[in-house]
Amino acid sequence: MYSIGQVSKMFDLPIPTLRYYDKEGLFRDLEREPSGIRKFNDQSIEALRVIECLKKSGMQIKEIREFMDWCAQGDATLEKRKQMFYHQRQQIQKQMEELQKTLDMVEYKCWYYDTACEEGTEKNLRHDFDSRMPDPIRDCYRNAHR
Amino acid sequence: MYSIGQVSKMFDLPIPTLRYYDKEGLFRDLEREPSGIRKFNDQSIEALRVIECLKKSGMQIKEIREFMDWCAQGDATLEKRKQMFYHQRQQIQKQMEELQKTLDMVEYKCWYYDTACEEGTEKNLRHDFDSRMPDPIRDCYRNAHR
DNA sequence: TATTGACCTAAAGTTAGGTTTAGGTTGTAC
DNA sequence: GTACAACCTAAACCTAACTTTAGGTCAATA
Repeated sequence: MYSIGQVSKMFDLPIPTLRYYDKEGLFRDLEREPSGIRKFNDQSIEALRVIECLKKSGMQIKEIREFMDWCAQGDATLEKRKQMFYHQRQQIQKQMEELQKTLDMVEYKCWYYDTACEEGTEKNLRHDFDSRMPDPIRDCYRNAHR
Repeated sequence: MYSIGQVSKMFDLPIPTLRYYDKEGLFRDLEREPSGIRKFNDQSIEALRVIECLKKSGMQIKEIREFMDWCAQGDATLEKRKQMFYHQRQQIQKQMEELQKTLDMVEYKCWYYDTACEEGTEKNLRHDFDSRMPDPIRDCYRNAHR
């Protein structure tokens, strides 16, 4: 059993954020002491791990609540939950591809400014193409523009 | 020269968004017709490409404006701009590592629900460890928890 | 000449995900 | 018995990045 302060330190999340998650219905099983103080158990901790994971994968709070509702409904929703994680996996893979394209573009800009700094001016450089551009950078640049 | 409507279609961005970017000072060189209508040239188009790239890499509008200011100041700011792209490259690499950890966690959950769906119940599974868990998945799970 | 479509502005509204504030309770330490 | 830390609530506030609204200009077309 953990207090909200302990959980806050464990996950490096502000206490009001944990209370906000609770208010949004993200902890289905959270118990309280008679005085009203929250008691986080191992299930709540696992829930929080999943919450952080789903948030990082781009899900909204209300979607995460829906998932938590499914969990509370037991084995009948197993297939739904599986499909959700398959879908999230695909979403993350898409994000990684997008991020790779962005990185390609940034690599190109690093090359551009490397060259410009060496020359002391960008007057002799173009933003779209330069014959001195190394092949991999050129490919990246094309790639980043779809 | 392109009208705001043409640029909107080229980049698949709503017209009000382009006007908003303009108001925020992201197009330093944007010309206008005497009647006040915006004329986007090739420089504005390249600026928009950079804006999209920097946004995707996690930069805020006001930071992008600052970069655009540097561009307008000419060769004196080349080194600054180079450093900025180096920094953005590092940021993106960090994001990709984070995303990989998230993907690892999601892979683990996919395995978890695959197994649970096969058995028809999650009663015999734990959220933290299962002896049937394949090694790579177990490594991923550990990894995703730092 | 009237209508249409593409543009313009300023200002108000929206959304998600928190964060802050103000005021109150509880349980232990001196 | 009082001071303190750690908890509680409801409600107001905040921020970024748009989006919507309301009202207006302008040039070409029917």
